[in-house]
Amino acid sequence: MKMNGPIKAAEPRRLYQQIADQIRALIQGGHFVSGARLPAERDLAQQLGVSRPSLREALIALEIEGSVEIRMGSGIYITAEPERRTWQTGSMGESPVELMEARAAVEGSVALAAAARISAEGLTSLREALDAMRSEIAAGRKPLDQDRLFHLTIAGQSGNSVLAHIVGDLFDERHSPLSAQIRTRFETPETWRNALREHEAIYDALDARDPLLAQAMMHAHLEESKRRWMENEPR
Amino acid sequence: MKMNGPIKAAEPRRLYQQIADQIRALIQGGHFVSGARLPAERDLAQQLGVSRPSLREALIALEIEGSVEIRMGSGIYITAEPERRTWQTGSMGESPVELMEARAAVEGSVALAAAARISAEGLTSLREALDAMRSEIAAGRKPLDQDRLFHLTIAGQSGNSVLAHIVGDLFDERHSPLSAQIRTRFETPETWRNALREHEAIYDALDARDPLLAQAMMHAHLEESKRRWMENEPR
DNA sequence: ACCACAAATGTGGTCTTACCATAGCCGTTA
DNA sequence: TAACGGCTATGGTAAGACCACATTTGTGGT
Repeated sequence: MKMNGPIKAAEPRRLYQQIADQIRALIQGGHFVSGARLPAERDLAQQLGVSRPSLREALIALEIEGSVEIRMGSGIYITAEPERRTWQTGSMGESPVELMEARAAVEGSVALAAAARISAEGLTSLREALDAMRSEIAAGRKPLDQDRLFHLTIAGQSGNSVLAHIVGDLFDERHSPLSAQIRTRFETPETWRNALREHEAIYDALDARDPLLAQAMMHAHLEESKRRWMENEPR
Repeated sequence: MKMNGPIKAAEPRRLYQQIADQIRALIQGGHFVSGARLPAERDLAQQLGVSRPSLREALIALEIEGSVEIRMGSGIYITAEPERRTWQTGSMGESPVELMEARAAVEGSVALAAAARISAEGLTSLREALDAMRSEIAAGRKPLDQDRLFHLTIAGQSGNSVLAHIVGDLFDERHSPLSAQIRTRFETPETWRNALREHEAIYDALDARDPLLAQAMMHAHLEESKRRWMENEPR
């Protein structure tokens, strides 16, 4: 295995950072697969043309970020798989059906948690979102923002910001190609009126602070959304 | 300025981690105020009773987490915002407790779905992950990859790739500072053995194709993980 | 007295060398 | 075949040296 030459000392970056960058590039370039063992420190330092303490400093950084695991007496092992960002690329290749089923699962849990702890302000905000949604429908417009606000408000009331972020991610522009398709399917005033009714049912369950009912209503709403989408899906 | 005595070498943690912990404690204890300059490396190493290279490794860690800024020829300075280093995770800068509660909610749903449709190959893969995890524990190693494989295999069996991606994201390196901290807490063989037992219970429920039991077991596992983490959290 | 420049000193950065602790491999023996 | 022990390889830590950069101090000129 032939390594690149010595690291240039003329660059302003700390040497350990440069070494870590180089090792990262080797990992991501497929030079080491997950679970593989790197050469011994002495060998790797020589191959990279640096001293062993400098290499060790770089390995500290890589260990902290989780790319490698260092085992005394054994060696340095690659722990990370490079590609975990497919989530963001919209290249999930999944169908809207899967997205909506995922939303049903996640937002069901969110509604359950929210019903147990929703504040008066939360209920007020939901009420307002519902009223605004009704106005938009009556005016012949698509209440996209109000729909979003309704769902994200519930997520915000779950008491778990990780879940709230997930709901937001599932809903928002990051999945634009997919969510755009979904939104296109809700073109008729009737489907929007149905969705509004389902929102009302969710609101009532939250108002009643009934977690299981809220979960069921949210789940039903998203399952209905899925069904509406499938009925409108072209062949 | 009188420092504590030498770092005990008998503890299993890496020396750099111990030194970093000690310096962190000094910072958090108000020994150094924001913007203050630490003693020179040579002096600080002597005061802490360690070698300078070991101290430098610790300073790398502290620099990466943002606690200190190292200026060549000048010194090491406490950064202006001490509380940046707590649980900064970028888009999900929430506490580990929230992350684990979110995982309980999501992975509970995932286990429920997986139990209804898991294939023979899926069960075989889970069996293998469990066996590999047991081997790692018996060998005194941290079965990080096997733990991950177990969870992601279940997610893959849910029949919903959106959910699978969510689980992967919640687990993986994108949340590296957070998940690295969480992983650090699972250092003892006993906690790993407990986790393995909980995995077995999940596997049994999946094998029995009992969705509600699988959900409950997964939920319990992640709640236990949370509890273990909270018990290990430093004060 | 003030300013500019040079020298001295202090600091972190990197390297070399040495020794210690742990892990793994291989050969031998029961 | 399995267990044990010895040897080798590996990472962990330390000491010392030298280099590059930054800061402080001293000196000379105006």
